[in-house]
Amino acid sequence: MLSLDYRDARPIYEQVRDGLRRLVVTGALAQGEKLPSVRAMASTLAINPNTIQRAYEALEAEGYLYSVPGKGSFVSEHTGVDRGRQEHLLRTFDQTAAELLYLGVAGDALCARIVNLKGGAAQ
Amino acid sequence: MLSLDYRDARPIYEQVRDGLRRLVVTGALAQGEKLPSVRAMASTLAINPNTIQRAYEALEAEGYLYSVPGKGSFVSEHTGVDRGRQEHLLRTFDQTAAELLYLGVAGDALCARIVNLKGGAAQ
DNA sequence: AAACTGTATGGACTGTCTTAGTACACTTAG
DNA sequence: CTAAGTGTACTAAGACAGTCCATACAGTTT
Repeated sequence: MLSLDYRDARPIYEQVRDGLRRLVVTGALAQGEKLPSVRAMASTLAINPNTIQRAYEALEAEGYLYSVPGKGSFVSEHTGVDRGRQEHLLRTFDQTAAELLYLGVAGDALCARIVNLKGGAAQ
Repeated sequence: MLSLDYRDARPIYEQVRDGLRRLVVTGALAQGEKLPSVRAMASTLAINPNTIQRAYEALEAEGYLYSVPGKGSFVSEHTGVDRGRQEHLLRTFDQTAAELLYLGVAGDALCARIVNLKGGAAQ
């Protein structure tokens, strides 16, 4: 489900967090789907449950999942994602696009990329 | 020219690096223009010259400026920027756009943002 | 020679990451 | 009801990386 890279500069909990978020965004994890328990995923990845919980905690703060004590953790609906997350994404989008334009990448080429993403991620 | 925020989680040298890069990308710093010396900028911001040099060093690795011992640091031409930087930007662009699409932002709206950036940054 | 420039090195300090252990409250399965 | 599984909270500890500063070195300009 996920793979860790200990040579990566990013801490483990960030790799788990970003990896799970990616699975949600790409549709690999459906809305409402149950995630592995913190202990199960920790056992699979051979790390401490606290590290997994930290990743879940961060994703819950972003609104990508919700946890119910005693039941488990589940993927939220995309309407429940925190608005601050979207604003943050828009800022990085603008900055990234501005720099790419400065480097000579055509705006049309960037728009074409977005169209490709729509086609590829939609499932 | 730049302002630091000590409450920001980002380290100082990153704030300087990103701030200068932004000045270059927006055209506030013209190509070939001479930057303040590491000591001058350190004195202005009331920090250690090494911290400034670290920011300059990073920007030089990206290709946004070049330094000549004894003379100073200057803004490179945008053609000299490292290709790895552009590839990195494209990756973050795709990931950011994909997540925004998942959150319900229309692709047309993102393209419109790019057009606005082209008009605003060009000077 | 003096004053400027970028550069290199070493070290103190701080914070972060991760693990480990323990404990609690809740839900489900038997 | 009991037991197992779930999320959650807290502390302690160590290891590690990062950040920043002080200092010294090397080059260029005046």
